[in-house]
Amino acid sequence: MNVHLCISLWGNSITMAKLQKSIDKRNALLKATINLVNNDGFHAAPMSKIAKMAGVSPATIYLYFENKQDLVNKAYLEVKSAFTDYAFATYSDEMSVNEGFEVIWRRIADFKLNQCEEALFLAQCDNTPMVDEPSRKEGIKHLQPLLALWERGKKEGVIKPISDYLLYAYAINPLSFLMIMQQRGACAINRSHLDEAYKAAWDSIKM
Amino acid sequence: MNVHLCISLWGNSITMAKLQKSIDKRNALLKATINLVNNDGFHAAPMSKIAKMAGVSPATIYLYFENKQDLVNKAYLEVKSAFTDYAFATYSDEMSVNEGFEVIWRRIADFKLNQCEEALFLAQCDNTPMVDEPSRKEGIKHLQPLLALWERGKKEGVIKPISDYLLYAYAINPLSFLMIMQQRGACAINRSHLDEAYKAAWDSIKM
DNA sequence: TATACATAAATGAACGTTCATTCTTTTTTT
DNA sequence: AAAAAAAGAATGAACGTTCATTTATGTATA
Repeated sequence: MNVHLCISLWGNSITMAKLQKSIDKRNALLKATINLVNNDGFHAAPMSKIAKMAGVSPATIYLYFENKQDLVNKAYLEVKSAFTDYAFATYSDEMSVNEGFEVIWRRIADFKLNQCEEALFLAQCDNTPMVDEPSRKEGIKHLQPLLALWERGKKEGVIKPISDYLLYAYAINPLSFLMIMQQRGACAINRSHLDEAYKAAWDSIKM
Repeated sequence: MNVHLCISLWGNSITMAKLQKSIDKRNALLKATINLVNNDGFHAAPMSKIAKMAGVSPATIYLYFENKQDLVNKAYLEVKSAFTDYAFATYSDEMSVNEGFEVIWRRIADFKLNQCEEALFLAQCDNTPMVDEPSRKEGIKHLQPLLALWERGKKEGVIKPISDYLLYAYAINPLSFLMIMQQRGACAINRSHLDEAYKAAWDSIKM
């Protein structure tokens, strides 16, 4: 339970510095979790190690999170949210479907290939029972703008009338695979690769 | 160390039944590992639970595998091998690139969508630090026939001259995503979906 | 302003539990 | 009877979590 934090801090008039310190600590914990889970896996990322990496005592974690599962769930949701915020930042409803898709696709590629840590963590969460089902469902909601764009595309006859899962599998998800390969040093994605990849993505979903 | 098993069993002339029993036990352990890791994740799949599910004592695991890491590595390699054996079973070098790709693709789809347990386990292994790097590298080798087919396709000008990673990302890997979604009950892949998916796969790699 | 009081944040040590692994004994096989 | 395989109980280490205490911060009183 860390509700008391917010309430008391805002209820009374308190210095900004103090609030910042709490946020910093919370962020340090989330960052450490992501880092350790990425390198060692959930099973080899003990609370003691997370605490040490974040520069706090193990006990302090429980001031910010209920337990380890909650810590991982929250890390997942925050990163997922940051990811989609980034993905849709330059998109607007008024764009054509074609243009909108390219804008979103390139932002996603940008995120996956540059913010490796966060993207890798998401890939792990999406492919294992690491985060619980409610959190996973919550995370999916953030993709709404993309689904809406596809809906529009289908109505306009620009995008194949196939299931959203197929569209995602062929147009977006491949980026996850490329990111993982790049992260492992198996391949390096450059500008022209990306253009090829975008063409393949669009080819596979356009009418 | 489980070398003694093989040596003594073949050195002396021993009943087939006995050998079979050992193999059965080993397989039961691998199966249990896959099942538990799929449902609970590596971190919640203790040796005691694996032993119980396989119907043996915890100590017996160590007659067949060095330790937990070895058990998981071996499970990964056996499943990966079964997967690729299945994938390439009906393929022959004499087929055209076009035909060969469809044959392989459909076998992979078949495996991923029907042998869910095994496929899901592979997806977890491929996306987490669950198996060690040597085993992962070993596992990749099994994909050789597919890479050779692509090489041929590029030479003949039938397949886009882009990196193998891009080809895999767009033509094969999407099936993993669909499998996971189907497994989670998010969507059901039917025959016509599959045909769409194949078309998208081929569209994205063909010249 | 100085002092005492109150509250919240943070800690290191300790808890009970569970884990992977080993040891000793029993069972099975030859 | 000897040897191998399997079992169950035991073990130390490591885990997530909690506890008792200290430190830092804010408030009220004089």
